[in-house]
Amino acid sequence: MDEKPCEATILAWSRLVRAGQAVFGSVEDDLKAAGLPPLGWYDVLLELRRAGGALRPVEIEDKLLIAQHNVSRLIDRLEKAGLAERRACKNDGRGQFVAITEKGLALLPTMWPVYRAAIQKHVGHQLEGAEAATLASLLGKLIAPAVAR
Amino acid sequence: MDEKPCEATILAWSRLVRAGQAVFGSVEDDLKAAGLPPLGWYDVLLELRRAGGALRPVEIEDKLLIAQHNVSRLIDRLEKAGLAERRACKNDGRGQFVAITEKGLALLPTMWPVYRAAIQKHVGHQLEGAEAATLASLLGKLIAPAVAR
DNA sequence: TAAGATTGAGCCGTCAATCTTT
DNA sequence: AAAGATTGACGGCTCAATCTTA
Repeated sequence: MDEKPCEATILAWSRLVRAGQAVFGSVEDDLKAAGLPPLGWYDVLLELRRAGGALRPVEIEDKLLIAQHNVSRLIDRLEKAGLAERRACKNDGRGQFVAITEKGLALLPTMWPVYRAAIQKHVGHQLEGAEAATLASLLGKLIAPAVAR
Repeated sequence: MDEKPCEATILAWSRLVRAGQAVFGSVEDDLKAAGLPPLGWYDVLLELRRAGGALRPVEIEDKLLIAQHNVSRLIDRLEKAGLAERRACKNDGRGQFVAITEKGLALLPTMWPVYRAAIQKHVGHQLEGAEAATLASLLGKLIAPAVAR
């Protein structure tokens, strides 16, 4: 097991960080230009809708791999924007439920076309044929260890 | 030219963001665990050394694609840590020079072994054979448009 | 004691405004 | 007016501490 990375590994590292930040930033820019909230909001609202409308903060934490205190503040912002709201948890007095509001449900189909077009513009259009699938497969190998750990 | 991304593109997008953040975070964690400064500091100090010891802030901006005001604050931190220092620019009264200090020069060889091992651990070890080169090549296609724009 | 969640302090990046020099 | 650079205000993340309930 080598301790030192080869040239190709260093190049892959460098481009991974650069491409990740560049593409993410470009997609967020497109959302912002359309007057829409950032990706983090979309992710949470989507999980809430998928779950039937509500989740415990700790479940959001697990699904999206966000730290507890960051989930807490993200919910603050969603609540302030009227997109979600906190409700007491009957089973567990310590916990809460976060529920998506009508306004939050209405936001998702507004964001998706812009989000989708941005992904196609900044990722899809740059790759040909099976390249996207190959890229996804290789990136999957880099994500797995973090999950398994 | 499709407006909608295919499934493989969406998966590539999702994993690109996740892998980029996960790998970057893991490498930064390893540096922090060794009591070393973040990657951004290394990048600037390395460019300064490569340039023979000093650069204009605007050159750092161009080489590392960092916004002007962020370069300004990054230099503040490096200066406060005694790793770099500001000097007046003789040719252009508006500008300045940022010079790496002895302490800054000494830091680079301290960081590299840890940085290098982290890259190998979080990228190199997860890929086999020519996979790193393939990944680097595909990621290069995603970076190019941002540069060309 | 541990789990769920929040809060205050501090760091870093972004936006807009500002200052100096060209 | 434009370029190089800085600054103040603010948003979001991280650390450590805190609070409540299990």
